[in-house]
Amino acid sequence: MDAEQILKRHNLKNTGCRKFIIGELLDGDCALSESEIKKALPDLFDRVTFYRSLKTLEENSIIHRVVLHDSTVKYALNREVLPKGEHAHFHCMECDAVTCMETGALAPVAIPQGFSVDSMDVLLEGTCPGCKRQG
Amino acid sequence: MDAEQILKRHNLKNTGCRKFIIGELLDGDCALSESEIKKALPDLFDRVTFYRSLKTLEENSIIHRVVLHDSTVKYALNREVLPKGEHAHFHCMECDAVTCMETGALAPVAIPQGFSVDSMDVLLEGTCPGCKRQG
DNA sequence: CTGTGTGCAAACACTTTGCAGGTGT
DNA sequence: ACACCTGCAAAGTGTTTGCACACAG
Repeated sequence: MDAEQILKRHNLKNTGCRKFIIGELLDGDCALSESEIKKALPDLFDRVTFYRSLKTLEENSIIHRVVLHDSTVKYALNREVLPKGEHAHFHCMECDAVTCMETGALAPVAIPQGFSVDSMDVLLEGTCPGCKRQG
Repeated sequence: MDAEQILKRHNLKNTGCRKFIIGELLDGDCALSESEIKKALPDLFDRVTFYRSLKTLEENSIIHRVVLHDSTVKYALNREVLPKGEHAHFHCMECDAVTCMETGALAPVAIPQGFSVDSMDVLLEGTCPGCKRQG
């Protein structure tokens, strides 16, 4: 599945900026920030276009936002449709990479009575395998 | 335990802005944003002083940041010292209130091999008891 | 008295909005 | 051809920095 196919499947126009964003996310196979996505081609598209494209892709459930503890935002492809609350993010504090984890085994939190929970997000922080090996 | 005692215990000067922030958080018993804290007395302290005070309180582990999905930041008192990863936040989508939950029963996520996890944050979204009652 | 907290001005980063012109279908 | 995407300019919001003065200890 490449960028053009993904866009076509969602009835979105196949424009340069969108293709580029999806392409970078497909390559990187982890969540990237706006500046990380642009790193490859810093001046190809302006920031405004980027933001609007990211918004469109998010609204069409092609990507999703990941907000880290320092408030920075990264974007990741929705590889497949996951049920709500079955999705965790791992943030490596060494290399800053963010990876999506399918956590089917994620046990439910003990919710105090009276609260009804619609979604649950889990953010893990630590060291990823690559960084552990190096040091 | 009131604001002055808390500050004294951390060897911090007992200044107006700090006392005010801690006081509001003690009253509110849930996480508040900078603007929510200031709501009571909008013009008493300027924003810069607020940010610096919040930073100081955070550095001294008197409060902690909660980052929501829309990237807004709220602050909550550290009621007691909790072990890492045993702390969840509940964000009510009706009234926007954020409450801290002690979740001793929080089961560990199934972590893929090779990742070492230092901390785990859980953000729940849904409806709080108060809003559920109102319909 | 001394160090640090405060207020103001200004800078900075991130994101959104409006509009004119260009592009995909 | 038409809708919609893009680029630019500008504004809005949240946060940080520098500096002079005020205040807590």
